Amino acid sequence: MENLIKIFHALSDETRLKIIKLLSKGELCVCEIVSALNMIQPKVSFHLGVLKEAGLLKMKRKGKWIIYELDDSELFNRFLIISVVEKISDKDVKEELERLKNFKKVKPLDTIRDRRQEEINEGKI
Amino acid sequence: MENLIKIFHALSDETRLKIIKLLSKGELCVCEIVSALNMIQPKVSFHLGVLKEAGLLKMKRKGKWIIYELDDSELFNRFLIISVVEKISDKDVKEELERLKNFKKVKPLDTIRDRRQEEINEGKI
DNA sequence: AAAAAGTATAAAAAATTTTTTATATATGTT
DNA sequence: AACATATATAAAAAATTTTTTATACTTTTT
Repeated sequence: MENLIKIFHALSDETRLKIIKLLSKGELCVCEIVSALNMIQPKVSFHLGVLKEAGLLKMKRKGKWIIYELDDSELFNRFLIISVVEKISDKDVKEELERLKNFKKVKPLDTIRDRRQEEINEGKI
Repeated sequence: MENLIKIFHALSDETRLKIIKLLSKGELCVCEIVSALNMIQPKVSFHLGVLKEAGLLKMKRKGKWIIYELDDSELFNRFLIISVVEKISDKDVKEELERLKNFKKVKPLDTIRDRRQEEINEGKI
């Protein structure tokens, strides 16, 4: 019951729903989410933490980045994630997607990232 | 999106989940819910209001009582209600069910209620 | 080895939600 | 008509959550 409340609570916030919608298009590092949402980093980290605690996200380290992605391994959470993604239109995150697109262009992680280290670190944390 | 948040928020509270679980066994008037939860009436009314606003409950007047029941006419809400009811065990509302049972025995609405008026008022409010 | 970049976390401040207390309203009872 | 019962609602108080600000920790870059 406590867990159920935690999940619903995690989903009862606009910022967090937007994060889920953004992550439905693929994994993102914190700085990309920060940029997309146009919010300060500790605020985004806070919301990522809430979603993580609810079991809706998982994270991994890649070099100096920490990458978040949706965790739909639990059937119920999976259903909720699918519902959220379906119910939130791209229009609702139009600006976020634009900022994200631009950020990825201006600052593509791939070009900066040391690919060898990446493989080594993959799966850690 | 706002609506979605409202629904999840309504579900992110122990008292409200208990109310849903109780109502899954059948409609109840406010005083019965108050008794089952062992809470003061304005508090219960507040939570009923939150659930109502989210579209998870409907109400009708019967004489001097106001009866609440689950509203599963919306498919998504229906799924959520079913999930909640399934995920919350009877154990989680053991005491509530006992108090409710006793209240219904001590104070059965049926014996007090004017059945003719009841029919007339049905559906109003 | 310093400096920089990315992220988490703690503490304080701000905002929101919940709870309580008091009161109003509607219906039924005497 | 006065009183009692059932419920809603407004206002104040209390509690919780979110946001901000400051700082610490990792990893990478120079």
